[in-house]
Amino acid sequence: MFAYKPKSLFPSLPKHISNSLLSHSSSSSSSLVSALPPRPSLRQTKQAHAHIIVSGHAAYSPLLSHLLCLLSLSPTTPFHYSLSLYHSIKYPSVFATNNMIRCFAKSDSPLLSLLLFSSSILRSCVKPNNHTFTFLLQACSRAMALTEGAQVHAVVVKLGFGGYVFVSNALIHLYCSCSRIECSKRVFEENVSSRDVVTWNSMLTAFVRDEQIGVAEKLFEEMPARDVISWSTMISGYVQNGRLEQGLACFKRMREEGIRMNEATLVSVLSASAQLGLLEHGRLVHSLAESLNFPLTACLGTALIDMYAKCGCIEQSKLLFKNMTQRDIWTWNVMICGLASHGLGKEALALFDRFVDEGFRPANVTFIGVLGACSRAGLVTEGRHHFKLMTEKYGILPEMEHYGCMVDILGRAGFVDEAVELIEKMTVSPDPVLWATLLGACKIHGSIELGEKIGNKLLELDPTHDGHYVQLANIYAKARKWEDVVRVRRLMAEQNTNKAAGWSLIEAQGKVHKFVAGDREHERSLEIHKMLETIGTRIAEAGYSPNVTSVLHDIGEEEKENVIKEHSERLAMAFGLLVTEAGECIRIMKNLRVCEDCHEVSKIISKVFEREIIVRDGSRFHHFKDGKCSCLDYW
DNA sequence: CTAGGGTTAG
Repeated sequence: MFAYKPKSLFPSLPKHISNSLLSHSSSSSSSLVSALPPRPSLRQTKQAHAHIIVSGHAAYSPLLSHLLCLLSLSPTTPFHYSLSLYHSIKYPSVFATNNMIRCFAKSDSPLLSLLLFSSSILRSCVKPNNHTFTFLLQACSRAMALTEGAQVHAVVVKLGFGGYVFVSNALIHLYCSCSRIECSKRVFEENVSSRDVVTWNSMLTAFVRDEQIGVAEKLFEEMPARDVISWSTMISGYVQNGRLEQGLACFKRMREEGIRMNEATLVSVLSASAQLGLLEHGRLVHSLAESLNFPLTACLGTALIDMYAKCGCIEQSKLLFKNMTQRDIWTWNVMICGLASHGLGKEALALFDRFVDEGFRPANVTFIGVLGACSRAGLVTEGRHHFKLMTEKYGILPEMEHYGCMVDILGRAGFVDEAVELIEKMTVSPDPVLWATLLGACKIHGSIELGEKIGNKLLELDPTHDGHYVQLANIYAKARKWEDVVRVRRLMAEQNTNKAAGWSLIEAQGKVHKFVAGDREHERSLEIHKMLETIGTRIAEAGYSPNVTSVLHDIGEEEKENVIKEHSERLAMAFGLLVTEAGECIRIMKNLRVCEDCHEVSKIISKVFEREIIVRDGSRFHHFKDGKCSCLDYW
């Protein structure tokens, strides 16, 4: 269920991004945020408890039961306190017991509620009611305890509580939490007559979690009524399943239908904007949140930080982080990963230290950020140190991604043997991506023999991945073994590999423009190609000569130059220069990594056109400014 | 006298 899937830093973009995504009808501010019901704090409840004791009412159980009810509302209440209160009730009613069960259900040990149920209700004359089962099933869901949950289900049926809509909804939710979608569906179908919007939403969630988006869509359309949670579920369902533009389209439709959004909606939409790199869209959602007076919670703030970081505005992320009043572990992790993706290694490490100083315990994701920061900034000593810290001090078992970072850190810095050693010590079998990383290092450092070995191994493991062939051929080219270069190329041609199509994307004038290499489809294609000519002339004047080693085709040198001249990011850059004001920053998102030549050209363009150019490629950000790149050519 | 469903990071 939790199989490792190699994941690039940024997901691939769906084929067709609707250009209408960015156009939004401005809604009136009448759809305000729904206010949360006031809830007493633990401190206030304790004060009330003290009053009850002091005023001599401590033996009056209804009062204590109500107090317990208040405690059960807050998920942060330690259950020891609630339990002592519960024990002070001489003859607990089902009401009191239900509330104690709920306290357990919300605690870190939800299954204790089952113990209470069997010891207190089953063994006494107190009869359970529908509330009892709702809380018990909630506890089983939270614990993902299928066996226990099924047993409770049996009791529900036996005692005839299956017809209560709260109970059957809890059952649907339970089976969904335990990944038994078929069981959820069965309960759903058995309760045709007693369904409410929660029933439908729970079923919707089940399909979404099971990645049955088509079925979820159908259910969503069939629902007799949809509330904000139905919409949020659908939107987050799209986003979690990588259907980002559909998620945004659904959000748009939701707004058109006048449904008032809530924080969960915004967070999912921000995630989609972030993954797509749609800064303007993200900004729009941000201003929407502000105009609707959403409080800047840790969750919303984190989503915003992530959006700005992934859209290239790391300064904006830092500012938000600084100004936030509530931060949780997600906030820190997102900020650390954001700094890492921008190559700000030292800052990421400093933030990590602050994070630890403030008493947080780093999680494995934290270390992916930290090690990623080291790898992108070439911090070898720090990388080794933090890897050790992670495993030895925090006892975190390294995942494939951690190894990936380490192999990259060591390999690129020339410690190829140490990287091999690390791989050999791994407890899980290394992923092809890991070998590919090492292969890259071999190419840089001219380790021909090892590279040859790894390359051939990779061709076996992953014969349809064209990148491996390219890398191996590059290694042979570096060793001037031309026959081998030809052989590998021929092999690649025979294997019918999946060549990942490169694309670049730029947002301009309220639209998303996507380019592929050699693109002539754009409505302003003529002007763009004219601009490419201008760029060519001006960078040549600045002393540029093309580097075509990264082009692997059997074509002549002159043709190669033409190919790289029309790499998708060049087209996007030309278009950007065409449509933006002088001095304005140009932001480009692309799926693959930048080639060396395009990287060089971007640097020169930034200088001769006096533009800051920010490129997000498959693994990191490049900030080109005044002839230099923030990656310091280490990428 | 009590209740349920949706949210973010690699």
